[in-house]
Amino acid sequence: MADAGAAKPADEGVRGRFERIYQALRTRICMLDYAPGSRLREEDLAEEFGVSRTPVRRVLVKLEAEGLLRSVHGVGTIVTDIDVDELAQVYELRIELAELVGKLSPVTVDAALVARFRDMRARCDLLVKEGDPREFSRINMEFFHLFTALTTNEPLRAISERLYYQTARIWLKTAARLESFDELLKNEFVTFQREVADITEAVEHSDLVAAGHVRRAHIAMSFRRIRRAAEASI
Amino acid sequence: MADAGAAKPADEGVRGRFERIYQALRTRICMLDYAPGSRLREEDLAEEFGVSRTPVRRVLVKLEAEGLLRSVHGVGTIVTDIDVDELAQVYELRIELAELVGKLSPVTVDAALVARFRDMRARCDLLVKEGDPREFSRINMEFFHLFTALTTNEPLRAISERLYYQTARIWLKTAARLESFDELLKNEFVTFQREVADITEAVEHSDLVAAGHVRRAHIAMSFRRIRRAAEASI
DNA sequence: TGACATGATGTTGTGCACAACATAAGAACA
DNA sequence: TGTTCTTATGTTGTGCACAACATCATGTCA
Repeated sequence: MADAGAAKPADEGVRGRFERIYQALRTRICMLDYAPGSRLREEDLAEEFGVSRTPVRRVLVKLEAEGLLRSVHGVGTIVTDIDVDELAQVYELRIELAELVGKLSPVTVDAALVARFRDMRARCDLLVKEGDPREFSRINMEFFHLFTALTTNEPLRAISERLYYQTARIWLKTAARLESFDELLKNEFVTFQREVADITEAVEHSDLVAAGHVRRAHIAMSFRRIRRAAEASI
Repeated sequence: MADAGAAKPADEGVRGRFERIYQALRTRICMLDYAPGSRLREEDLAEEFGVSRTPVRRVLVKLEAEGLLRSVHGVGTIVTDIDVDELAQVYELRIELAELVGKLSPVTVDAALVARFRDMRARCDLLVKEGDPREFSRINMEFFHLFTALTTNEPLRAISERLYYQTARIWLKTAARLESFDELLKNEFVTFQREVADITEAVEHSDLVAAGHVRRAHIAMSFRRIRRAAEASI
């Protein structure tokens, strides 16, 4: 799932190919493999994924609609830059939607789901001991998907996903500027660890409303920390 | 704005052309000019709008992403059918978002905004006296845009708009099956009139939270009526 | 008569060549 | 030397021809 490469299974439908290219590019943008402001050449991407420009453009159009790219005629396809202030509204909304995940059409918790959360918690513990920012982003992304699985409301999940990927880059970008502050990073990891632990416990008790509240609080706190860090580095 | 035709201004940017075709098709779908299940031919659309298939396809891709169309290789581009049960989750979410419109980044109410709401209320009064379902849908759509203008949270507005257009057709479709029930239609008009009046009053008092609550309640009630009407016609 | 294979027809998906456009470098001129 | 026009280069947007695919009609055989 985390494969951002261009591995090309011999048989895949038109739909499958689209998803493969789309997710690969989205991951690269959100992991800052493509730096904000950098230019993407359609032809390069077409060559890499073994197709022509046409299907690549479909993917780029979608990524542009989601605010991750910006195509300008005669110039190029530019990775959008991200700004803490512009993302304030997105965070504001994400905070509210997190709470809704626990309220609207919650899933019935079964043993398998609990197991997935416990596994995630274990990986967080490992992350605190020895983890880098990139690994953190990857796990954070995975945990997001796990959390949204708590609701069966498909539109809510789709929208939450879209908003998440709009904000996913900002943490990594902020962290990159503070890379020397090891203590600060450790603090981020521990905070995330606590979030995962709390939500796991809530899921164990089938209290999805509580899970939503915890998530809500942590998104809000995370944004405050990012905003403070951004201000401090100026 | 309500022009669903293919009027072609001599000068318009690439962006402008895209928006023109997109809004035209979206309006036609939501006004049931294109019946659910009917097939659209890319070449016909291309000819009508005076372009080739390529830019038309961009529009179709977006409409497909929003759930209004479904392109199937070798078959055609089909207008999605709508089902009350499938839309339950969308309504569930719309109800919550309506309340958020009054809470997140509310605009500062000025005289011009109040005037727009009063004008809308006047048109609703007219609608009750002599209006058909189609006219109702059009005004309802316009009022939606006016309501979402109460927040400056752009992501919230974009998402609300998307969800609105996913559900916009269901009222007209339900009404079409009950067209003989004039009294029922009148009731729908009067209910909507009351909603617009209440929200207008709330805006006059700059109480956007209240406006959100009224809107929330009316969306919920509207869905209940639609669901009941759908069940009754079986 | 029924079932199945086979071809005809129509549609969306793809690849490619070219147009439209923006940018930067360089030349011509004051 | 500074400025402005021109040109060269590179990119995305468009149009068109063809491939891939699904469906329906037709014919063939048991």
